[in-house]
Amino acid sequence: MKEKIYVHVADDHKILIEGIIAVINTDKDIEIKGYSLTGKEVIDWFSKKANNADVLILDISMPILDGFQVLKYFKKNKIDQKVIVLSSYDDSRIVQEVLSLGCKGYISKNEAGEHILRAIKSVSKGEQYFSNDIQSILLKSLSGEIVTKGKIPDKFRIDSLTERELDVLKLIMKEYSSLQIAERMFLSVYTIETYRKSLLKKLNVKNSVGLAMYAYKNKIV
Amino acid sequence: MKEKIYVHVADDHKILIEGIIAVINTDKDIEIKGYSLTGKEVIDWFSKKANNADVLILDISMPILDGFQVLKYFKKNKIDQKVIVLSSYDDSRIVQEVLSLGCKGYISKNEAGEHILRAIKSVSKGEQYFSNDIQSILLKSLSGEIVTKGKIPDKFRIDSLTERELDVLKLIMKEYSSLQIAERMFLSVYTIETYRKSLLKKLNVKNSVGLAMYAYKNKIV
DNA sequence: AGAAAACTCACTGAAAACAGTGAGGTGAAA
DNA sequence: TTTCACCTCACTGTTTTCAGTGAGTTTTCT
Repeated sequence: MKEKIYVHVADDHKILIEGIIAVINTDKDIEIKGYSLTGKEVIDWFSKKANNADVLILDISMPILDGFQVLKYFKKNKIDQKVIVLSSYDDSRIVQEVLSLGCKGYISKNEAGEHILRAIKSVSKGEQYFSNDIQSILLKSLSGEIVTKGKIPDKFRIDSLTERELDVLKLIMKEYSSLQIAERMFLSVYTIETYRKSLLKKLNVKNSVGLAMYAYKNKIV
Repeated sequence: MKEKIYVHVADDHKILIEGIIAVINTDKDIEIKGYSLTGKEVIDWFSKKANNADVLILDISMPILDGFQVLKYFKKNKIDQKVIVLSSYDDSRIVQEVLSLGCKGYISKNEAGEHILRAIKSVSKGEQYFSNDIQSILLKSLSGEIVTKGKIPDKFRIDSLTERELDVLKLIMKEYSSLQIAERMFLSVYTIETYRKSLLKKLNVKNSVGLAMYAYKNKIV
């Protein structure tokens, strides 16, 4: 027989917490162990080794200590906590950031509550879970990296952009200027400008707004 | 015997909507009539005179049209709709703004769900309702300066984009230069540049790539 | 009627983007 | 081994964007 899965919820909006609790209560296998309104509370809660939850549902934007800092704390103190991040930001940069910090699932607040249940069950079994929106964002950006490594590219290959062009495009999306990109990539500004021109040409757009639209549509970001 | 109170909920986070529905379902006197994910949907919904809700629960920050604009629409078109604003920002300026736009209740998302039930009942009877936090903020602000509880994120714009700014933004998205936009709108290039600057400032982005990202995320395109 | 917000235009100067051209070096594939 | 795509850098010149400041007009709200 299955054991119950115990969950802790952290979000600065009580109403949202109540909503999640309501959703979770519809499932007999999952039970709420507690909740926190700030990142600090979360850390306090998980520092006491006693009766911790299996899964932590964590909002990114919280007062006092935000979700990032909570994850960093876990990592630093080698606390192996299964975490599902709940965020209103469907930004692949954020997804990748929390992933690198050891988070095992990511759900957008825009999605329905049932995703939470599925996510909790997957993550508690040691699997990962990402809602559909997030998955497609991740896949596309991953395929970019596969291309980067020179493996099995063709069908995943985004048009005919080269590795370096993609690198530059990603930094352009971060609102960096050519100079800033050059510094970051340890290249000459001339080189960056060359890539810019080549991007404009290959993607057949007029300016960086066009680049941004393309990148966004193709979830390169 | 009491009649049922019908409620419409508008928020861009589905999970939060589900939470509110769950809370409301615990009360036999109140019933959900529908929900919206953007301000535009709200206006569409309330423009059809058929079966409207008694009370609208309205989130301030929504894509496409935010809560302010919805309230302005009601005011302009003399739609006498009872509205409870649901906001994460406990800023007296915002409270006063929505009050002046005819909103009858204000609840912070930081507060528990029971406040919603009380608010709905009060407002449906024609009374006003403000949660404790908000009341104290209002009182203090009457006796002095601006009160901000917690951080007021600069990402949140009291000054939503004006019509002209939106027009310009849309043309920027078509990869037009300022000169081309000026010709198209029969305005001076200087004017367009002014709007560009104001867009950058209001949206807190560095360059037109940032504008493009914003426009795309908010489906302005 | 008066205040506030929105709309419009102007000028300057600096920074950045865009356009065109050329060219040396590398590594992989034909 | 030669070709070819990719990566890198350079220079010139033009166009566009961004930043700061100011100011007149119209519309809207109080």
